[in-house]
Amino acid sequence: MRIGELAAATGVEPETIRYYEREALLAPPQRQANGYRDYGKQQLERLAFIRHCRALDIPLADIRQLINFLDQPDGDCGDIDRLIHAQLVRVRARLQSMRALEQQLTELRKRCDSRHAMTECGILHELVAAAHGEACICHGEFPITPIKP
Amino acid sequence: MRIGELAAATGVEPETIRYYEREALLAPPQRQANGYRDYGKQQLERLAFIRHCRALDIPLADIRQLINFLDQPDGDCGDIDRLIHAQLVRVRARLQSMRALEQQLTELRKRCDSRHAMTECGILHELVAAAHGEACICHGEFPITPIKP
DNA sequence: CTTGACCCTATAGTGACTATAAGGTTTTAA
DNA sequence: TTAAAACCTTATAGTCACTATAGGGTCAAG
Repeated sequence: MRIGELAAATGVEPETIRYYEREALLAPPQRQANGYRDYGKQQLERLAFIRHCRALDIPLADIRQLINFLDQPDGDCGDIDRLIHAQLVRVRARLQSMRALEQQLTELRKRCDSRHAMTECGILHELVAAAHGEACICHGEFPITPIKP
Repeated sequence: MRIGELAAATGVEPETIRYYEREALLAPPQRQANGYRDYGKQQLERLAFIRHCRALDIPLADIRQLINFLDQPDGDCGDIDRLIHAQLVRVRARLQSMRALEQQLTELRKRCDSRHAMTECGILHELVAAAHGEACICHGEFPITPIKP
């Protein structure tokens, strides 16, 4: 299987496949006589595994870990659980802040329900008010807060 | 006001302030005799405005736009509304996929409620099953799907 | 007079790709 | 048969919004 076929089979761009190889998530494949990469079914499954993990937003470094776990089948399963749990914690934190964000933007948008001149735009007004240190619909009494990672 | 004071006043790191200047979100400030940046109240408010927008996860390019709008007060307010709306659409899309993600990870974690050997770990099992193209708790019948941006 | 806290610029690193340049090979169509 | 297109190769740079580092200059306190 050439890289393009693998790409078509998995929905992963050839560039990305080569990137995974550079990042040591995929082993360097065999080469055809002309130097083209030659993949087998095993490689396809590994790539599918990676993509499945990525669909769960698991970072590449963690996927590398999971692959290591796969290769040593007598290890402790607790490591895997911890890894997935950590991911869940990350996702929940992000979810929290996204929910707040949606609220804030929805509120903000209500401030400008029809066309005004810029100077009378409720949205811009709110944004500027916040910049003056006033309480705002978005962030209450303390408008300027450090952004969480 | 020196850059450190501005940083303390806004909770933005000096590095980040200099970065905003390079990115033309903040005008180059006056300089003291020794070459140190010298900020006034206006600059502080502009920085607060930027941070407030960033707290709403608005990209720097869009903030540049908003600043342009601020500087021409006779423009059309509809542009602002469109910009905020676009941001809301982005946030909602991301929120959707984060919700799904939480579900999937929660389900996945249920597969391994106690300590097993690696080979019997339900989590790893599910992940590998998906890689084989089987239906999975995470993604149903079509486990490998392109990731949305 | 030296230590430490600031400030300056320029450059590189982060994560997970994505795009480009500059070339080689293979397949397809005229 | 030949020429174009569609593929492959490597290496390098760009994306976003910072963050960190290197290598220096300035300034007040002890």
